[in-house]
Amino acid sequence: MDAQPENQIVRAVIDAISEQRLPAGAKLGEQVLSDLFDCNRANVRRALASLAAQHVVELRPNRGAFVVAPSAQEAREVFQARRAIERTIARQAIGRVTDADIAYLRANISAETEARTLRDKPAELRTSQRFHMYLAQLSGNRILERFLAELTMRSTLILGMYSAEGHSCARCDDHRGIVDALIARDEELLLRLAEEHLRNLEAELNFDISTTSAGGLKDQLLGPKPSSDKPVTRL
Amino acid sequence: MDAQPENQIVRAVIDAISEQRLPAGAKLGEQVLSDLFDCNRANVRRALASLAAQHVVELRPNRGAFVVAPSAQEAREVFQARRAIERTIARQAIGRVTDADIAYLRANISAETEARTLRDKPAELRTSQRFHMYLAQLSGNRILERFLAELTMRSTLILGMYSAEGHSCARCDDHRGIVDALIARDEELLLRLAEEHLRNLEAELNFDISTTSAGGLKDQLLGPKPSSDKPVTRL
DNA sequence: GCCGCCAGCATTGTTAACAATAATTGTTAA
DNA sequence: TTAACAATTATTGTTAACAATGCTGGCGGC
Repeated sequence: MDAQPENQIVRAVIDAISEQRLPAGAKLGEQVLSDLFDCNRANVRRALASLAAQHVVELRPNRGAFVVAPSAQEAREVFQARRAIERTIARQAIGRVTDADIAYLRANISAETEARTLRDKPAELRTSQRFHMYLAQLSGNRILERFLAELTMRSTLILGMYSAEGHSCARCDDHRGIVDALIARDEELLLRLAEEHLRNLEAELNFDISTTSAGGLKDQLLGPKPSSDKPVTRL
Repeated sequence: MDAQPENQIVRAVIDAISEQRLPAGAKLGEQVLSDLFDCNRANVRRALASLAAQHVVELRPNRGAFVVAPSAQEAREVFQARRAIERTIARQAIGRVTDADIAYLRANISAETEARTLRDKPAELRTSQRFHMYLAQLSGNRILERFLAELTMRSTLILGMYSAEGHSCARCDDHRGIVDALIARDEELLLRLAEEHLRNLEAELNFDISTTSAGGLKDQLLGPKPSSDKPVTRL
C-alpha cells in the first residue's frame, strides 16, 4: 500500500474525524504530528496542505491547522450534496449489486445494530459510514465515491456538533429498507428511501447547540489504546 | 484577496488547464514554478500537494508532478458525476434566479458564440465553463459549486484529450434552451435539457485518439504573452 | 550498427538551522 | 482585584545545504 508518511497522516486524521475522536475546531500542531508519526515537519506540512485542499482542516496563517467547524448553512449544503450524489450512486448500484454484496450489506447492518445496542459509538459510526461507502464502491464511480467520502466525513463532524442524542446514522431500519429495495430492483422505491434516509438524518440536527470539545490529540488520532507511554500532550 | 504564493500557483495551474494551455501529462517542475512565481520551493510543494489532493496533478515519487491524464473510464465517471450534481444545481437555480442573472447568462452566451465564431478557443472554453459555474453559484450550495469546479476543469482536460473537432462545451444552443427553461421555471424541461446537454458533450468524445502535446510551461501557465524574456524551459 | 553499461547532470526528497509571529505567563500599577 | 504591559515561550514560516534518485549522453562490447 501507500506507506508515505504524509498519506498516513491524512488517513489517520480522516479516520479520527470519522469516529469522532477528533472534534471540530481541534488544533493539529506540526510538532505533535511529526512526533506521533515520527517524520519530519515537511511531511506534516504536505499532509496538512492536502487536508486543507479537501476542506478537512483550515489553515490559519501563523496559527496552525484546525479541524473545520461546519456552520448550519454548510450542514444543509452537505446533506443536499449527499442527496444529489447518493441518488446517482443508488441508481447505479441497482444494476451492479450481486448476492455477495447483499450478504455483506446485511452483515454490516447487523454489526451496526449491535454496535448501537452496545453503545459503541465509534463502531456505530464506522459501520454506518461503511454502509454508504460500500454502495458508493458498488456504483463503480470513483469520483462520486471520493466526493461521498468527504461528505460522510463532514456529516460525522456535523453530527458531533449539532446532534443532541447521538443517533449518528443510526436509523438501521432505513438501511434495511434500502437493501430490500436494492434486491427488489425497485428503482423508484430505492430512490425515495435513500432520499428520505438523508432527510431523516438532517432533521435530527439541532443547530442551537454546538459542542467543540477537546481532548488528548494522541488518543484521538490513534484510538484509545489501553497503555500509553507518554503523558498526553495538550491539545 | 488571498495572495499566498501557494494559492496563486494553484489557481494559475487550474486556470491554465481550464483554458487548455496546460495539456494532460504536462510536467510541473518545482524549480520552474518557484522561478515563475518567485517563491521558495516549500511553497511550490505545498501547492502541488493541494493540487494532488484534488486529483489535478499526480505526484510520482522522485519524478515530480504531472497533470493527470483521465482515462476513458474516468471520463465517463466525470460526466456521470456532472449529471448528478448539475441536476441538483439546476433545480436550486429555479428558485433563486433573478432577472439580473438571466441578463448575465444571456450576455455570457453571446460572448461564447462570438468566441466560437472567432475561433478563440480559450475564450470559448472560459465562457462555456463560466455558464455552468454561474449556475452553480446561483444554486447557493458552495460544496456542489466546488465539486463542479473540479469536474468542469477535468472535462476540459478530457475534451482536450479525446475531442477531435474542438466543440468544447460549444453547444450554445443547449445553453440558450437551458436559460429559457430557467425563465419559464419549467423544472421538468430544465432537468431534461441539462441532462441532454451533458450527454451531448459526452457523445462527442472519441476515445481512439489521445493527444498529449507539450510546450513551454511559462506560456502555458501565464498565458501567451507576446514578448518573453527567457527561452522557454523544456517541458 | 545496435544494445547495454557507466559516469555526469538535473531534479526531487530530507534535514536542520534561523527568523517571524502569536500565545502565554508574570509583573506592575491603578 | 483587575487591567494593561512586558518578557518569555512555543509554534509556524523561510531558507539553505545536503542526500538520494532518476534521467541523459557517451563509451565500449557484441
